Amino acid sequence: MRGNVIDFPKASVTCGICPWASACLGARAQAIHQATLQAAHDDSHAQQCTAPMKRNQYVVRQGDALDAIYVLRSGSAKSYYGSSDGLEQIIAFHYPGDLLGFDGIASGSYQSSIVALETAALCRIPFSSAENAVTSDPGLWADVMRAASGQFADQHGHALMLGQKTASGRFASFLLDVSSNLAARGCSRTEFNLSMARQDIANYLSLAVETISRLFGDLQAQGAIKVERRFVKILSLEKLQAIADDQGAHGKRATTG
Amino acid sequence: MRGNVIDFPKASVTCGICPWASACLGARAQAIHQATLQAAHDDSHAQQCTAPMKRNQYVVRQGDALDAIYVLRSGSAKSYYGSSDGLEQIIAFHYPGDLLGFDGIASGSYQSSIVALETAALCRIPFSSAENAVTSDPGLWADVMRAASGQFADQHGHALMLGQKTASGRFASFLLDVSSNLAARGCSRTEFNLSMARQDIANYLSLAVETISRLFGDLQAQGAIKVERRFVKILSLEKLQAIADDQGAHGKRATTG
DNA sequence: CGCCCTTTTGAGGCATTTCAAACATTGTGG
DNA sequence: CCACAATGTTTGAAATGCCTCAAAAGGGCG
Repeated sequence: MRGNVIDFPKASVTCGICPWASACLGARAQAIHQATLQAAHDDSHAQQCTAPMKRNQYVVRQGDALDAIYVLRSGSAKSYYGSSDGLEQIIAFHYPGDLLGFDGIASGSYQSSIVALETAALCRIPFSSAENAVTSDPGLWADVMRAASGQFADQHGHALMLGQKTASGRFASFLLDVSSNLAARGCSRTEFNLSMARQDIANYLSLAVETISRLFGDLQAQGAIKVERRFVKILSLEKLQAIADDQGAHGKRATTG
Repeated sequence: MRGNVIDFPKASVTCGICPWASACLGARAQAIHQATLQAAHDDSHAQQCTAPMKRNQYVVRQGDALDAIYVLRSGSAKSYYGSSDGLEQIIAFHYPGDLLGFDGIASGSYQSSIVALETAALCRIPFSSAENAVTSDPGLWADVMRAASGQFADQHGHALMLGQKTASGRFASFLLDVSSNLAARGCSRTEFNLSMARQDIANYLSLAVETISRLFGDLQAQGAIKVERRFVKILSLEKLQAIADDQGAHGKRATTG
C-alpha cells in the first residue's frame, strides 16, 4: 500500500459512459463530470481519453496555444506558473474530477503549466475557440465558470496562507487541504499517500525543503500525525486544525485598513 | 498636485456615451469599456452610474449575494479576501477601466470585498443570474472572460511575488506594477500619487508596515525613487527593475521538480 | 487647537533560510 | 541482478532578513 497512485475507487476506463461518477463527489467535481458526459453524448466536442500520462509528463505548457481543456480522471497533477525571470511557483495540486487548463480560455493560450505527479488518466475536451465551445455547449460553459470560481477561491486562500501564516500554520493547512480534497473523493480523510515530493510542497508553501522535512518531524513529535516517507496518517484533526489556525507567534497584523 | 484622486484625463460623467474611452487604454480596460457601452445601448441591462463613492466605502462585501458587477470609472479601489479565522489579505488594487465583483458570478455571491481607496465613480451593471447576463449580452460575457483571465494572471504573479521574492524585490515589483498600470491609462509612468496607505501596501506584499517605510527610505537612498508622503517619483526604472529581479540574496530555489 | 491616525526610526529577537553533509530511494546500464 | 548515478530526504549548526516592540514625529480633520 505504498504505491504512488492514489487509491481511488476502482472503475473501468470506458469513455462513453464515464465511470468516475462515484469518484467525483466534490461539489465542483460532480458538476464537471456531468458536463463531461454531456459533451460525450453531443457530437459538438469530440471528447477523448488521452493515453495514460506518466509521472513528470506535461499535460499543458504555459504559453502554448489552447486547443483543449482536460478533466483529470485518476492520478494527480500540479500546475505552476513561471515568470519571465525564471522563477516558478506551484499554484495548485489537482485531483480526479478537476477541470484543468481552462485558465487560458480567454487569452487563447495556457497561463500555467500542468504536470502529472503520478500516472494519470485524462479526458480531453478539444475546442478551437471560447465562443465556439460556449455556444455549442452551454453546460460546458457552466462548468468552466464553476471551476474558475472555485479556482479564484483557492487562489485567495493560497495567497492568504502565504501571506499571513507561519511555516507550521501553512504546513498544517496544507495537510488539511489534502485531507479534505481526498475525503471529497471518497478516500480516507486521515490516511493517504502524498503524490508530490517535499520539494513541491516546499515550493507550494514557499518554504525551504529542509523546513518541510523538519515540520513533518515536528508534527509527528507533537502527536498530530504519523509519517513514513510519503504516507501520512493524521492522528488528530483537531490538533492539526489548531496549528493551522495558530495566529499566536508570527501572526502579522492582517487588517486592511 | 498632492490630491488623493489620481489625475486621469478629464471627462464628463455622462453615462449614455461613456466618456472614459480615452482613459481606458489598457488592453483589458478598452474591451471592457466597449461592452459597457454595449450594455448601455441594449436595454437588457439597466446600466447606471452609482453615486460617487467616498474613501473606505464598500463597493461589494464578501459573501453578499451577487446582483451586479461594476466598472471602475475613476478613482481606485482595493479588494481583499477574509478567511473564517479573521485573517485578511489584499488581493489586488484596481484602477479605472477595471471590471469589479465578477469573481462571484458562478457561485452567486461575492468572493471578496471591494473598498474605494479614494472618491470613485462606478458603472453598475446589474443582473440577476449569470445565464441571464450571458445569453442576453454575449459581449459582456467576453469581457467577463477577459477580466477573469487577466485576474488569473495577476493572481499567479502575486503568488509568485509573495513566495519567491525578498522584501525589496516585492516592493520594487509593486512600484513597477503601479507604474505600468497608470501608464496604461494615460498617466505618467514615473510620477504619481499612491492612493493606498502604507498599511495596505504592507498587507498586499505581506510585509510589516515598518518594513514598507524602511524600503521607501532605502530605495530613495539608492537613488531609484524620490518619495514624499504618497507622492512617488521614479528616478530610474532600470534600477527598480534590477531590484525587482534581484534573485541574489534570499532567492529561494524556485524549481518545481 | 488638539486629538487621532499614519508614518517614521531605532534596537533587539526569532523564525526561517542557508550551507554542509550523510543517508535513503529510485532509476539505469552493464 | 548488482553497481552506480541521480534524485529525494533528513539532520545539524550558523547566519540573516524581517518582525516585534517601543516611542516619537508628522498631517489630517473636527
